[in-house]
Amino acid sequence: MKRLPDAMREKVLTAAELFAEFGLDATKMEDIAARTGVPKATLYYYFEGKEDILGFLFSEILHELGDAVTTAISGGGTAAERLRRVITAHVGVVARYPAASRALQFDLGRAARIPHIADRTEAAYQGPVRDLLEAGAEDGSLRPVAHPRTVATAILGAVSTVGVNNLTVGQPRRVDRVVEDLLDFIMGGLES
Amino acid sequence: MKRLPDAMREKVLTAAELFAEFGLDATKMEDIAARTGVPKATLYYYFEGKEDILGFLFSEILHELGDAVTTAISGGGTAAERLRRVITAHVGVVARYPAASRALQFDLGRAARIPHIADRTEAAYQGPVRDLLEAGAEDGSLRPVAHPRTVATAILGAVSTVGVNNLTVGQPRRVDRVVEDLLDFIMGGLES
Amino acid sequence: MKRLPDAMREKVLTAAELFAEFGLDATKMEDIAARTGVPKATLYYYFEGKEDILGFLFSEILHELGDAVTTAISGGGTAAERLRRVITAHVGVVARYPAASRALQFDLGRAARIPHIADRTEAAYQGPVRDLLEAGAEDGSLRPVAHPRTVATAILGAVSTVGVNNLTVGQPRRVDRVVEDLLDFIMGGLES
Amino acid sequence: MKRLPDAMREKVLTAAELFAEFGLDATKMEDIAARTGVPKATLYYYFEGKEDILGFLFSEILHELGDAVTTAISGGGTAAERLRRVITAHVGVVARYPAASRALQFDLGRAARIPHIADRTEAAYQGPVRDLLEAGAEDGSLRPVAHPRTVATAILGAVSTVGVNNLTVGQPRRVDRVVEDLLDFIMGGLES
DNA sequence: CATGAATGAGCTTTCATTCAT
DNA sequence: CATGAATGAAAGCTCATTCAT
Repeated sequence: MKRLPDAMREKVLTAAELFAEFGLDATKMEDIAARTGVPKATLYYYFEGKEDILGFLFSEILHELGDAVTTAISGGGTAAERLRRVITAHVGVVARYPAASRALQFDLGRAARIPHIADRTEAAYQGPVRDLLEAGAEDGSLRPVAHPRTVATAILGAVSTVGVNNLTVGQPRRVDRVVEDLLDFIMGGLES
Repeated sequence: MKRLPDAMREKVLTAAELFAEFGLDATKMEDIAARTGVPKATLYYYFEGKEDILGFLFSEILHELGDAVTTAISGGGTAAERLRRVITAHVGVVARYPAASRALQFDLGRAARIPHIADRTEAAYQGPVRDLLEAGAEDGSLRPVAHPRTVATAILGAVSTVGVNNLTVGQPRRVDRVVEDLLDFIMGGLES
Repeated sequence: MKRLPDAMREKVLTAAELFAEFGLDATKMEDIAARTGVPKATLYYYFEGKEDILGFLFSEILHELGDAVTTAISGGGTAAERLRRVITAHVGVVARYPAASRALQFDLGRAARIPHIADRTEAAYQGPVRDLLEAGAEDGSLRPVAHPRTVATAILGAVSTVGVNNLTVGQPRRVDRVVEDLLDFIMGGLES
Repeated sequence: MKRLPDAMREKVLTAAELFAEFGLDATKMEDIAARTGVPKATLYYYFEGKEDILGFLFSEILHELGDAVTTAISGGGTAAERLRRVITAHVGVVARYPAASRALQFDLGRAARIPHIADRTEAAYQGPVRDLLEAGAEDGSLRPVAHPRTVATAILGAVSTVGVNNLTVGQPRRVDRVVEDLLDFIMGGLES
């Protein structure tokens, strides 16, 4: 893949809506060309093919997520405070990149099969959250959990699902309300 | 779709592994015929096409889930107790139908677009859970939440994601352990 | 490749003219479909692709050649007499299958690269002729040659080139005249 | 075609191996650029396209052949002696330009369709040989043949086929041995 | 009822070629 | 002069789907 000129990058990002609405397979190269305004052959000049374009999109959003998570964690405070910021940041990324987020959710299975993407999810999200859970057990700000990895997965599932369903489809809800609901649920649990 | 002979039903269920591994689009009718041992033309005799077969599979698993949820709820006890049973039952369904569950997760976007399937998810899962959350607020067994619908979505996301990741890929963990982790997280929350 | 119905076989044979005139690469599947009256997709149902169709054509003509050579050799007489009959038979095949012969000559390089075809040429022609040269040295009807393999190649080259150039392009000459010229040249040599 | 700088000429000659191995169509401009080290666009600056490059190669080798034939003929001696020298020279050209010779054989059909090339073959080889056959009949050094044109074609076919098969593929044989075999066959014939 | 045979309709991908710099 | 970047124009091939038997 040739180095992507900035103008091209912007245009291609535009394809996220297509993938979000139709999924990879139902999105034809023809459509991508039409939507982005980049001729089919030119897309092939810069990308290996459709899946490579989708991979690029996923890559971009995971990069954003990774940055947001890193920033959220590196700020000070207890593990609990940092976890709250991570969740808030995650929801923020979904809100800022609704199309790409929805595309990721749509082709979840595919995403998991692009090794490059699977690794990046782990590195950008699951790993840091798991570490945070362990840190919280130590600093006493979070209840210790039996399997931090599983709980990290649960958090990812809850936040992604809620984020995509509340912010990217139908009439989107206010981001702060969604964050509030999620923090309340995740931090406080349901039992009275 | 013609009334499906039992032998045929069993054979077709077998295709779940294909969908779980490759997704709908990458699974060719040819492959389904080869895997199930049912000739392509015969599949068309019983189903409308590929998507109809996938729909049948989703339908089956959602039927199971619906039954399990109904049973879990209709037994007595507080809303909290019933919610615990629902979550347990949900994980149980994933464990009993790993391939179909993974297929559902793989083609999440597609599933959401088959109206029939979306409705059934709502009826079989989201609706009942939301009701349970409200019942719990009333009987005092659960903390009241601002948006029961959102929280129901969060629960669905957490349980599905954890279920599929812990029970259907790689070396599966013990079901009871996974249930324990999820109940602890969902009911107790993370904050100490 | 499915077993080819006779009707299909006849139709496909028709494509030889296309290959003879344009060569493999300049002959589009579209053209073959148009010429033979067999839909593109049906051609793909029976053949692997263009090259497979060309291979089938080559295969057919080499089969003919093999039969003709075998018949020519198995009749009685001295090695010299049999060699004359082989050459006559070879020219006869070119005359009876002008298009396929020309196609073979056109895509000589390609033919040599289809292992299946290269083997068959050796078995059907070069081998038998080489044997004949050796037999002739023994029965005294032919002059002994230093390298029968090389001479067999020379004969193949001379007969094919003359055959194709005199019988399949422009105004074809009479077959018996061409045979006469070739026999005179090959058997008698040029030196006075 | 612009006047070709010498450096460029040398580099482009290098492409013969590509054509010899894959043929014109399977050889991409990209490959030629990679092999020769000349950027694609620069090739287009000097040549009309792929076929023009192949034509240049054929042209070069036919030029060599023409020179060799002319030299062989213009030396003194009987027609038979001169014919021997022509054949020897022809084999020599194949030995000196194995890649180009093989490329010519590979794309024989194509070569015949480039008028420029067909004409040159006639002028450089077939014509002179035909003349030689007639001269031999007159000076008594060669047996008179019914159709000198056909015999000239037979000689061309025999020498080219043997040359390419014995000198450019697999383990090449010694040139003098190949020449010897060919002269023995062509001049002496096979009949004892 | 079941199914082997046949095909219409596209879509991805490739490449030769152009042209602004 | 030389060339990196960009693209128009095909074409091979695949597959879901149909239907006669």
